[in-house]
This record gives sequence, structure tokens and C-alpha cells, in this order.
Amino acid sequence: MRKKDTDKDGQMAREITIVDVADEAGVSYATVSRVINNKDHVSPDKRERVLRAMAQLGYVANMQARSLAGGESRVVGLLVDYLSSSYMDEIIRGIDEALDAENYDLMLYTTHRRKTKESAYVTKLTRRLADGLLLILPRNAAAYLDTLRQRQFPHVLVDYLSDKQNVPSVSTTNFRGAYDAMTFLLSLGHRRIGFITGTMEFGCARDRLDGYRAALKDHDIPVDPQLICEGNFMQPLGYQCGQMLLNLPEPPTALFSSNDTMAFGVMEAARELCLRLPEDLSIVGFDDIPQASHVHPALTTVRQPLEEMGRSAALLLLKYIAHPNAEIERIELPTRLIIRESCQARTS
Amino acid sequence: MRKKDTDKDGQMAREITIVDVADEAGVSYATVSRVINNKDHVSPDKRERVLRAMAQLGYVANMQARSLAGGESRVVGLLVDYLSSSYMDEIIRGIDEALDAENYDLMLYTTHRRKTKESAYVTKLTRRLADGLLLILPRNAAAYLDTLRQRQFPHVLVDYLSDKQNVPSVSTTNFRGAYDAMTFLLSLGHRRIGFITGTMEFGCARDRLDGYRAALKDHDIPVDPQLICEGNFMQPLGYQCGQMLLNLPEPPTALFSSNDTMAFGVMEAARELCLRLPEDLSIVGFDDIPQASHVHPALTTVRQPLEEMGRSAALLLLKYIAHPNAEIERIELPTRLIIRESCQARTS
DNA sequence: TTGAAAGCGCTAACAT
DNA sequence: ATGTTAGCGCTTTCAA
Repeated sequence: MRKKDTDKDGQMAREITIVDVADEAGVSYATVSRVINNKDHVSPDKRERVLRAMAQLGYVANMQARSLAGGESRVVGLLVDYLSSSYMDEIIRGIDEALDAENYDLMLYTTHRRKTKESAYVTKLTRRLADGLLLILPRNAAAYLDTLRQRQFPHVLVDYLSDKQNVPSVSTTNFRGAYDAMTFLLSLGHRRIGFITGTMEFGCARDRLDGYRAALKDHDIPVDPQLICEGNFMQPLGYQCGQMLLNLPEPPTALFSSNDTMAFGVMEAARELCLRLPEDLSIVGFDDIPQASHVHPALTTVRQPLEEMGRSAALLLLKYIAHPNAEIERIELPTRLIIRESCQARTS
Repeated sequence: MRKKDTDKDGQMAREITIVDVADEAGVSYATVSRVINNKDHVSPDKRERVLRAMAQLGYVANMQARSLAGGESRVVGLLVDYLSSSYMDEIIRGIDEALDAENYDLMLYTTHRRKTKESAYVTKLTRRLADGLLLILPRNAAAYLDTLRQRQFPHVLVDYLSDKQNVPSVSTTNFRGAYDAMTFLLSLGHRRIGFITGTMEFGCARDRLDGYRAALKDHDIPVDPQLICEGNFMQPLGYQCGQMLLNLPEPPTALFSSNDTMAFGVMEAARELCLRLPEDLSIVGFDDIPQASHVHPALTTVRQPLEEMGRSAALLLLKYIAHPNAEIERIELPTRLIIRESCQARTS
């Protein structure tokens, strides 16, 4: 059907293949393949001719043929839930850069909160469409992690935590980060500190909650369940949790949100209650997305090195692609408390 | 090399192919292919058996083999510059939904502001990796648009405007939207209205500027070049432009920003100058990204139906995939002024 | 060092 | 209705 892909003028518009290059260079097409893949055993002379022919004809390798034939696709699959957050974009930028430097391409699939799609995509990508797989904040990882490992398909998870599984992954010191933020708030004299969790199915959300609790405990402050509100990492629920917490009979003097986006929601809620920031309420976020430094007051937050997380994950994946049997590594990057303007010593 | 992909236990771990399914179902593999592609001329009986075998074996089609053989890949390529904005995410969501409903997959490439990558990706995607191509706000479209058209490769551009080219595209009534926003501001009594442009290489940015000028002209107000500041659709420059405009000897009483993100920057700048919003300064944005309704004061803005833009683009592309010769369509979706709290009648 | 040839998994003619 | 077969463009033995 595509044998003679004629365009409307009746002219041949076939795509340039390895055979065309071979003809042009006057060599067999196996030799062209060798040149393309940088193999040995090609005379400098012929290599030169092939290269020239390729340039002249504007040859571009056909990915599917290559990967069908068992070669590498030089494509890495990336699976994410949604894209709107800077969190994702920063990580993806890091991935993209590291991959680009090594001449790999990125194929990005979005599941948009449909869990089933996650597995379907994994299966698809795994069929040699990609050389490896990166997953950011997967929700359904358990469903295919075993398969991936059994088939020795290179993969790295970003921000996935589970004690049960020993999985190649990149994450940050969530517990430590939360603990540090709390220590800071505590040092400011705050005693009633509200906490808004992330989506609890994620390990990072659980770790942050643990950090919150641990810090309180280490300061001999009992954990008041009323002060803990379950969020979902999104602004609207952050707003609602903020309202709830702030309307408590005995409201907190500081609020620690499991991510920046929800912290912005808290700011809205606070403003609606005519609270002054940071005089009447101190707020701390988590992530340090670019926006955090743009809001007023600029948000004090626990910085995750998002771009570096992406870069590390990509690099680790590349290692697995090169050495499928390399030992499982779990990289944990340090968080850092970024103090800006949204916190103040407790006055009352 | 993958002939007998043995895993570490020495067990066969071959992937299930159409042949395995055929064996299992006791038919030829051509029949299986027919079933997979929903072709006629298969007895209900055999179809049933094949389906069962597929389910039992967990068969998943190999994309590259399929597209190599000349079939459709049921993959649509999507090229975007960067991802962090809600603008992109909303459009992508629309695309994703429309495509998903038709059982198409999305392959997303990000160029991250490297123009050369754009062309490279187009070439790659075009090699039958994808059945069609979607481009959001392309920066280098001229470089490959001709090729795409000549090869009759289905493609649709989102938010690309150029009078010279007759290109399948989806956009919105940028001129009209800007004109409406200005009319509103003018009706509020504002006479000195500042304008922050978008990245001028984009047609939509130029159209919005034109709308600004036209409205002024229709109200017999001379265009003051001092009041027009060139932005780039990003918050930091919006902030800077805001500062510049607001520090003018005779500052504007209203500011119209070519997108919401820059309008947020303007809000920062205004706050730093201790201006009350909207009492001292009215602000209008463009896009109506979700955040616009979350800031304080909620932003009055020109709404672009982002998700619908994505959906329309996907649907149009699907049409071209089905009918490569279908006539070139340029869809223009209506914008709508969303009045919120960031504007007030001029008092002084 | 090079070329010839055998697939990779699939679609679509072409037979039957 | 169903099976047989010839590629699609490429990588990788295997010979030469």
C-alpha cells in the first residue's frame, strides 16, 4: 500500500531508507547499518562515503524498523498522571535534559487520573517501543512492577515509596524535610500547628505526615487529630482544609501544608478570614515550585530539587539500559528548608 | 539476539505474538490480524475463539511491527514547547480525551525552547511513528509545514496564526477577545490603559495587540507607545512590565495583560507599590486558566476555551487521518470576557 | 572488512 | 471465509 506512495502530482515521495543510502554510497546496506550504529570493521573510506550519502539524502532512521529488528530504540517512555503542575514540569525538564545529552528521546504518556491506563501504557511501552521506562508518582505501580522486574525491563520510579518493594527509584528526604519545617515553626514559638496532608496513597505524603508527628513528639507536644486535615495536593482542597483548620474553636497559629499548591489555597482561606500573613498566621509549604517565591508573602517551603530528581532518574535509567543487571539503587536527594516571608514568631 | 529472550532462570520469556494467538485459537495468523483490525470475512465462531485466545494469552499488539507493515499506528504525535502552564495542560487534556475516545494514543514531545528539536521531532514522528501530528504554539512551523502538506501527513496546529499560510488549525478570536476586554475597561471610564504583549513571534500575541489598538482607535483615544510593553507570556516579565508601566510619570489606571500569567506578575508589582486592587488599578488578563479565579482579587480575563481547543484539534486531525484529502479547515473558537473582581470604574 | 541472508511482528494482497 | 505469502526497514549472524 505504501509501496509507491505517490503524492498528488504523481511523483514518487518514498522515504529515504538505508538501501537508498547504500546505493548512493555504493556499498551494501549492511555496511550502512554498521556506520549508523557506529560498529567496527568499516574502512574509513567507506564510512566517509556512507556518512556523506546520508547527509546528502537526508536520511532519518525508521524507529520502528530498528526496534523491530532488535536494536535499541533510543526512546525512553515517561508516564505521568497529569501535567499542569510545575512539579511535573521541573522534573520533566531535568529528565529531558539528561536524556537529550545522551541522544535519547522522550515519549510521554499522560494518564489523566485513569488508573487502568497506567498498566496499559506500561505494557505498550514495554514492547520494545522504549528502551526504558520512567514513572513519576505512579498510582498503580504494584500492578506491573513485578512484570517489569521479571522481564528485566529498565525502569526507575520518581517519588514512589513503598517499604515492601525494592524498586529502582529517586525520591527525597520527605520525613526529614517535614521534620525540619516543623522544627523551624516550633522554634518560632508556635505550638498549635495545623497540618494538611497530601494524597495519602503516596509514600511521600505519608512520610511528611510522619515527620510532622515526630517533630511534635520530640518537643513533647501531643498530636491533636483535629489539627490534621487530609488534602490531595491540589489547591481547592488546600483552601477547604485551610478554612476548616482556621475555623476551629482554638485555631492553629501556623499551618504546614504538604505541598506549595495547597499552601496557596490556605493563603486564600486566610485572606478571606481577614488574617494578616504572616502576622496572624505562619504558613509553610513543600516543594518550592517557582510560584512559591512569586506569591505574597513569598512562601517559606521545603525545597525538593525537582529538576535534579529528574536528571538523577534519567541517569539511573540510562545505567540500567546499559547494564540491565546493575544492582537496584534507591537514590534519596536532600530537601532544604527555604525561609521566606510567610512565617513569623508567634506573638500572642 | 532476542530470538530466545531467556530470563535469568533460563526460562523462556518471549513476548506473545499474533502467531501464538493463532496457534492457541487454531487458526492462521492472518485471521488473527483480521480480528484485531476488525475486518470482515471472519466467521463469528473463529472470531470468538481468537478473542478468547487473545485475552487468555494477554496479547498486546506490537506497535512498531504494525506500523512498519503499513498499518496505522493509532498514535498521534504532539509537539509542545514546555509544559508547566495550565494553558498547555488544559489543551492537552482536551486532546487526550478526544483521542482516547477513539482509541488513539498520544505521544508527547517537548522541545523546551530548542527550536531545532522541533523540526527533528517532526521528521521522526512523521516516519509513520504517528498517524498524525498536533502542534501547540509551534515556534518554527514554517520550517516543516510545506513538507507536511506535500506528504499529505495529517496535521493540525493549535494557536498558530499566519496570514501567509493556509494551514489546518484551531485558534480563538484573539482580536475580538482583546477588543472586548478593552471595551469593558473603556466603559469603566479608563482612558490610560497599559498593555503587555505576549511573545510577538506568535500570531495570537499580534492579534491581541491589534485588538487593543483598534478599541482605542474606535474610542478616539490615541495609542500611546509608552503604554505598550513587550512581554513574553511569563510571569517575571509581566512583573517587570507592570513595574515599568506603573512607574510612568503619568501611570495607567488599568492594565491589560496578554495572558493571565503575566497579569499575576502585574499584581505583584502593583502590591509592591502599595496600590490597592482594584481600587487603584484595574487588571485584565487573557486565557482564564484555573488559577485566574483563585487569586485575589479574582482576575477578570478573556476566556479561551482551552480544553475545547484541544478537543477540536484532535477531532479535526482524526478527520484528516480518515480523509487525507479533506479540505483545509481553520477553526476559530469564540473567546468570552469573564468579569471577576480585578476591575473597577475609574474614580479619580 | 564486507556482503548476503535470515528474521523481528505485522498488514494486505493474492490464492484457495 | 480462510490460509499463504510477500514485504515494511532494519539489525545481526554467517560466509566470504
